Amino acid sequence: MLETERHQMIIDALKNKNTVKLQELVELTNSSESTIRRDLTQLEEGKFLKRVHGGAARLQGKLQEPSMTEKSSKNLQAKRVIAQYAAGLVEEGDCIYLDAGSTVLEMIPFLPSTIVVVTNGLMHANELLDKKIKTFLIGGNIKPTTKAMIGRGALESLTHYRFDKCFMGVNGIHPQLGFTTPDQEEAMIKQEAISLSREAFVLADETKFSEISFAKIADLHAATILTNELDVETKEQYGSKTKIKVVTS
Amino acid sequence: MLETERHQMIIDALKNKNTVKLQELVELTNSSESTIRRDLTQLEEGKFLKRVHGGAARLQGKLQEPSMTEKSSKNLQAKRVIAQYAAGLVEEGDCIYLDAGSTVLEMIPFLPSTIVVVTNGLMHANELLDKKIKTFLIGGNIKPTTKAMIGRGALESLTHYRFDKCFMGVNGIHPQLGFTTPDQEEAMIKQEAISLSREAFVLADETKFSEISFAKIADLHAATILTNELDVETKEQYGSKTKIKVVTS
DNA sequence: CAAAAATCAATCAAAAACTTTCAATAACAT
DNA sequence: ATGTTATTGAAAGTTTTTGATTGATTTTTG
Repeated sequence: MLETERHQMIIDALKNKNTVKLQELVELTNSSESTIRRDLTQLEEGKFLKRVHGGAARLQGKLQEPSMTEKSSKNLQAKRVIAQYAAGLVEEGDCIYLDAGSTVLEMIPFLPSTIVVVTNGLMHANELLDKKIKTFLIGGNIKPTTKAMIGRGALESLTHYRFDKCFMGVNGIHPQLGFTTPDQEEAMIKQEAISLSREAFVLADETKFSEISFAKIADLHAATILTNELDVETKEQYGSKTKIKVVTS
Repeated sequence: MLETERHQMIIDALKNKNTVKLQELVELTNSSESTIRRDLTQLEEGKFLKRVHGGAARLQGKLQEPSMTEKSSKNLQAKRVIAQYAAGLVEEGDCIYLDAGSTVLEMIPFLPSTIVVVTNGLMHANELLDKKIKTFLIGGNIKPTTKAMIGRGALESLTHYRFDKCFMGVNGIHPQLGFTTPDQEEAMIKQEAISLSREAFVLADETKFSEISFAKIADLHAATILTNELDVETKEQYGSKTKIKVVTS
């Protein structure tokens, strides 16, 4: 989504200030008003800022970390659709686990606020607090790239909880090899979360199907897969035992 | 909601004062009375301030505990001085505990990067990661006002670690009653952190002396106090056993 | 308590900012 | 090269914001 050098300049201009005037951006980037307006419209769609009369304002929940933003720009629309559906599965009073990951992050705006959430994502915790949701963060070592809690401490913290439902992303879904992810430690956490939940949901856009990553999380029957599109031949590879819900917008 | 530069200026004007006159804002922002009135109406709807006859007043929703942002605006200079000195006490290779709190937060820019840090502050963890410092966050319930981890989980997470040094803020320092803070749960965490550390340091500007808050953390001899200024008669109330280091900038 | 002063809400025309549209230029693939 | 697409800047008309004016309301003063 941060396609041009201008986009980056605009984001940077908001790093230190809460608001920036359109005219300032025109001078800063040496482009016309029209161009800046178009940029602002795009950046607003990508949730990088909010347009206001006279310029742009920084979003309150600042999810503008470089590692995460790259991910969240891809298939963003699909992720939103899946995330919104997943959030709809959560009922008031539920106690749920949210795994760190960009798709799950998109669920948060749509969650009801009378729930209890346990998460291992630092950014997720921040977003949840902004929504005034009662939030627990499991302890442990912080993985810098994704700001997820991992390690022995995280695993042990988890065991103190039980969940009605858990939601997570994965990197690979394969008929025989099940759910996989690149990080061994994250895999262990996801595995534990599933086993502590009455119901488990995997949020996955169509690019994850038939992929295989390094560390196995669980077999396919352990969770219900929520996806946006799935062509027929891919779907046939998965037996009828596998629970797949195709979400249409 | 903070959409324009003016809105920001109005909020800032209330940062240091309790009330601000409409006429002051007119001069400060070079806009008309009408405009300021409209701004105040909007900002009141957004719960940023309260309109009063003649201007606007800061709203004091929270009884005892000022929010992190409010806190960090007061005595900022003194805090920086203390924080920078405290950070200088940390040696490369150390394993330290940083308690949630605005003064401790100011230490982070000055810390060496070859250390290991355990903290219960969500914001602190984020800052530490930006400095590429190896960071552990203890688990538990998140207190929305300060974004600090508290509760049973936090206390238990802590016990898995041992520290060379720990650093924390307090709300009250009293010759007989020791260190105190308004939140019982936070007090327990601070207490535990001290007992797990070879050396403990309390960062406190002069306003904390002879104050008493609700929950006791520890006796004065449990930690070394780092402060900026201390008049002689106050100092005499504390016995020679109490370790106080007065930091000069 | 009543008059005076100050502050406020409502209204309206001017100014500023916005959206839409379109032609010109730049980047791209054929 | 040639046609196609995407990006840009300018000009049109529309909407929002602004500041001055009005009279109503509140606070202060005598």
